[in-house]
Amino acid sequence: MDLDSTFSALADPTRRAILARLALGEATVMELAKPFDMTQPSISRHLKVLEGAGLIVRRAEGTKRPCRLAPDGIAAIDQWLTMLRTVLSQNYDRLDDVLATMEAPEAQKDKP
Amino acid sequence: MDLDSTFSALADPTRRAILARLALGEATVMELAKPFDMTQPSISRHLKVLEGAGLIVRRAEGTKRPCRLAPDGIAAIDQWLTMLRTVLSQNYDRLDDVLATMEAPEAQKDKP
DNA sequence: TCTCTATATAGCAGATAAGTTATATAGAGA
DNA sequence: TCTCTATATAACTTATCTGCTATATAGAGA
Repeated sequence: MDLDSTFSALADPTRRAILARLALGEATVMELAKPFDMTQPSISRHLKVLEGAGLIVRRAEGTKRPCRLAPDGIAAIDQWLTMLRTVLSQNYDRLDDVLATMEAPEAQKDKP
Repeated sequence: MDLDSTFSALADPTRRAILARLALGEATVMELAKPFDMTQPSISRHLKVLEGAGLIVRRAEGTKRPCRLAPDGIAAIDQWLTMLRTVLSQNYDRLDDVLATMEAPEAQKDKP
């Protein structure tokens, strides 16, 4: 539910790749570490970050710690984005007003 | 298009608040700075980050620099999330298999 | 031109992040 | 029990972030 840590966790390409990998199914730490050309402790910490952000969950299976995605984390971001998207689309309704206000001719990129 | 900077930009509560504020319509730097109990230079830098992430655009109007949201930035995140969500939902289809694999009794939270 | 307002930039301090190596823990199996 | 494998933790380095203050720039208006 903490958007700070959630977005922050997603800001790292390695962590996004880990999530993408986990989207294909459960994986252990070693399995996750393999494709990343990075030491195991580094991956372990990335996983800790992802877990802290509520994006993955871990279980214990003997000496292994398989990880999988936690759908709730995705839902949290989704919710915030939906909020922003909603207000944005409401804005589109008054886009004409906005454009009317934009009379300054310079520094305009997308004026048709 | 750079997910690193986009997610990173969203990881800060002040910046998310700025975006929420901008969702209501254009605002100048001073207008944005006002509610945040933060100095103007700090806000300026936050805006620079948001602009760099492609989340806002700015124009010049005299001495003012009104900002507004850049829908494309939102779209980029949306796209990535949709990808993840899609694979996730595909995963749900084989949820039974996954649950069958999860035989270790400890550290299970969500087993019904 | 002088001055005021709006914004940007520079430079600094403290906090946080990401990677590394070395080491600890803990379960499996001989 | 001894050892191997899987993972976690600690300590350290380097880089980046965030806030601040002080200062520069640039347009508006008298």
